[in-house]
Amino acid sequence: MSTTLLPVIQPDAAACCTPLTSEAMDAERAEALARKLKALADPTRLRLVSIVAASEGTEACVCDLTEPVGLSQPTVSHHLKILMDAGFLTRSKRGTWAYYKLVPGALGQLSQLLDVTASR
Amino acid sequence: MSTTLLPVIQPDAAACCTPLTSEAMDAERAEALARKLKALADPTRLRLVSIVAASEGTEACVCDLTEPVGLSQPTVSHHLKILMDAGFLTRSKRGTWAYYKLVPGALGQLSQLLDVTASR
DNA sequence: CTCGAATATTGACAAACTTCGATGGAGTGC
DNA sequence: GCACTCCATCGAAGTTTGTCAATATTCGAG
Repeated sequence: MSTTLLPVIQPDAAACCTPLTSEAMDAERAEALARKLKALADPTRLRLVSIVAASEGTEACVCDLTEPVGLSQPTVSHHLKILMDAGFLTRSKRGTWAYYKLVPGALGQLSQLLDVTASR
Repeated sequence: MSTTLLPVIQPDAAACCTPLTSEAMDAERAEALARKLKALADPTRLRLVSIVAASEGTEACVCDLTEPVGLSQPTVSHHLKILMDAGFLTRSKRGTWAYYKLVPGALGQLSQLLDVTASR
């Protein structure tokens, strides 16, 4: 992994404020965190995650998810893929059915990242 | 405020899985949470919040923010407005300069909401 | 009052996103 | 094999988003 060095900010822009001592979050980390947040930043996907989380074993099949959110099956499938790619859900097929399960620490980790950002 | 009642889901969709006992998160709450997440779900806005958080007094003026993110001034101003509308930042003008300050509990509250969702 | 500097707003455009209908693939049961 | 069910993928339409150049606004200096 190559470390991206951000150029130190020259204090030539007048002395209107206190200069930043260091870059708070580099572009790489911001990009990664934004990807995860973007996956959750949709009402439908939030409800999908929530329903899965509330289901027995934090697991639910697509047939249980299509109706509550009131969208077409391809759309729900699309959202589930986004949540899977972002690392919030995993899929396991059993027979004809596809079960989506919550990844144990995924939400908690994201929550922690936000707190770390807050406390800096 | 009118409370939106969600129709109870009829269990007529075959018995392929365990039925959901209750709706995990109603559409209204999902919408509100998604709005906040969407405001943060952008690398530029994450860096802006992060820089403000790392600044003295968790406060910074626009002239300090434009250069680090490498975008035009109008674009930065636009992002700051989004973060303000979402409740993460507040603006106070002092002279010609505009200072953006972190709203104390905003990030922590969002972080907690995610954890609540996770533990349900 | 006029000039210059710091921000906000507007208008425009390309890219990305959400959604659907149609289609395809895999598994089950007759 | 054939039909049927569940789900994923494809292609397309409409909307939203991120970005900039140009312009407007507000404030301090002279």
